[in-house]
Amino acid sequence: MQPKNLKRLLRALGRQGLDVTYSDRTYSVRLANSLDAPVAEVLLPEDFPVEAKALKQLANLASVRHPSGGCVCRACATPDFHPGDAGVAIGSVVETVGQVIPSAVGSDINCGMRLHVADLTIEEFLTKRDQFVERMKGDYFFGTRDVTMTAQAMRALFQYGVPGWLDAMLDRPTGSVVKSDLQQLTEESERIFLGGSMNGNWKLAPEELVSDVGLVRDGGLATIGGGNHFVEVQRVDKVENRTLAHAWGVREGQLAFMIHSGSRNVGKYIGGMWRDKAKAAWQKNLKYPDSQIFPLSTSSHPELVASYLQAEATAANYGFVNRLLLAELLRLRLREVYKDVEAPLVYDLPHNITLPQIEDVETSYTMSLQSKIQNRSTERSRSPKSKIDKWVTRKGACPAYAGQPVIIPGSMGDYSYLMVGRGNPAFCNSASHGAGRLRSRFDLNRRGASESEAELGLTGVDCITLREERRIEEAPAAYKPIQSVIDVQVAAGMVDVVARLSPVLTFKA
DNA sequence: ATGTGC
Repeated sequence: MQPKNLKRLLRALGRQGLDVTYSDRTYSVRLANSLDAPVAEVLLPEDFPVEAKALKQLANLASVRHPSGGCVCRACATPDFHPGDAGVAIGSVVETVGQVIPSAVGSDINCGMRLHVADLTIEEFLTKRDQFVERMKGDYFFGTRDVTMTAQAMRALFQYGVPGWLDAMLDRPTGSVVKSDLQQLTEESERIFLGGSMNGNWKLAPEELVSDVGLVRDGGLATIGGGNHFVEVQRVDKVENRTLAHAWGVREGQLAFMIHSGSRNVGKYIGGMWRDKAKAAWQKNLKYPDSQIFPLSTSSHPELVASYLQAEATAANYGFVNRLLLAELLRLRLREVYKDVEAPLVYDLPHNITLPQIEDVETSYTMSLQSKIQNRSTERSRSPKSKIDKWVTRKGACPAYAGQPVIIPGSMGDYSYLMVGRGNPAFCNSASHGAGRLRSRFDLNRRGASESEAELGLTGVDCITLREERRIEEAPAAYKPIQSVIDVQVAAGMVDVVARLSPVLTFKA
């Protein structure tokens, strides 16, 4: 099925020097009259046409070229692709050489997913559901959470992410974390992508990167955030790959907790600041690109690129700890209400982040990817000649390297999936970060209120929120059915299913 | 994405 406006769109892209062909659910974008490989591939689920605006945004992104050198070597879009409001579509992945593009990550730096399982049946859970929900509402909505910490811990959090923050906490535990098993948290950091740390060769202090937003006035730590962010209680509904599920500690019938959140105001601050800085760094005598997407060049402005990557890392580190604390609060309340229930981490991974490009994809899901990147960073700092200057930037797309766990949520009325990456380089070793929006929030707000619960897909959905409009905006009818998005990615060799999870109740801020 | 805004 092709979109109605495809011809018009192709003409518009043709005027920009781009050819688009459509075959087997994939749109291939090429430079006109060129025999080069496509600059962008877009994979779409069956029966869902591409949005012209999103395709235009991807073509723009794939064409970003810093005049001082720098290019895009590959771009693609995952099947939850939809237009973004900063000129970059959600579901875009871009591989660059000689340049990094701050707005290709955007403001929601290290937005990502986290999954825990717990040895508790749904029946046991439901017996004390109300008591549990009241405690979580306190923590997530009414500010009863206690995440106070020393200035030293806060600094370590920004600079070194989970491991550095844990060291500071082991030194002097504060707040809710006092009741946590810090040793368990340390061991679990191996199940976080990159070990929960984007530490590089720090040249700037956190104060210079996050200003007083994070260091002094931050009140966002351990909060869910708005939009599509959530914390959901689920049930492991069906295991498809017994070997991997067993290795990852996942069994049918277990209760599960899925978290979707990011770096809150810290990412917003840093993302916005660097979108502006990249624009300000554009050569004064040159016209702005029509796309308004501004890259930073590693050859002409290496110090600016380094500062940006450090700033992004600072927000990313905050995002890792934010998800950890959201989970830790849940784990604490679970122990209080249900006694001695363990809820181990399955995996935590970002879907909005810039990473050095990894050539081979033999990465297991544990620390090997982290050590590869760190080894590269060490090489880089030791020998300027072997400088890595190839980057992959994902905005609303998961890394899906071979053997690595991937978490793909559906709407609050649909299944979510624990997957394993297969490392498909044609799709930049990536996978979708969700089902993808089908109807805008505006549309849902305007018309949704007049639609029935059944029409909105809300029948049987247990959504815990203080805002009725959020329940409508995020209703299952706002999203594509997850199955089609999963199927097309399995068929394309990007991921395989490990387990299917069904929703029990969803917290939405 | 953002204690939002058509």
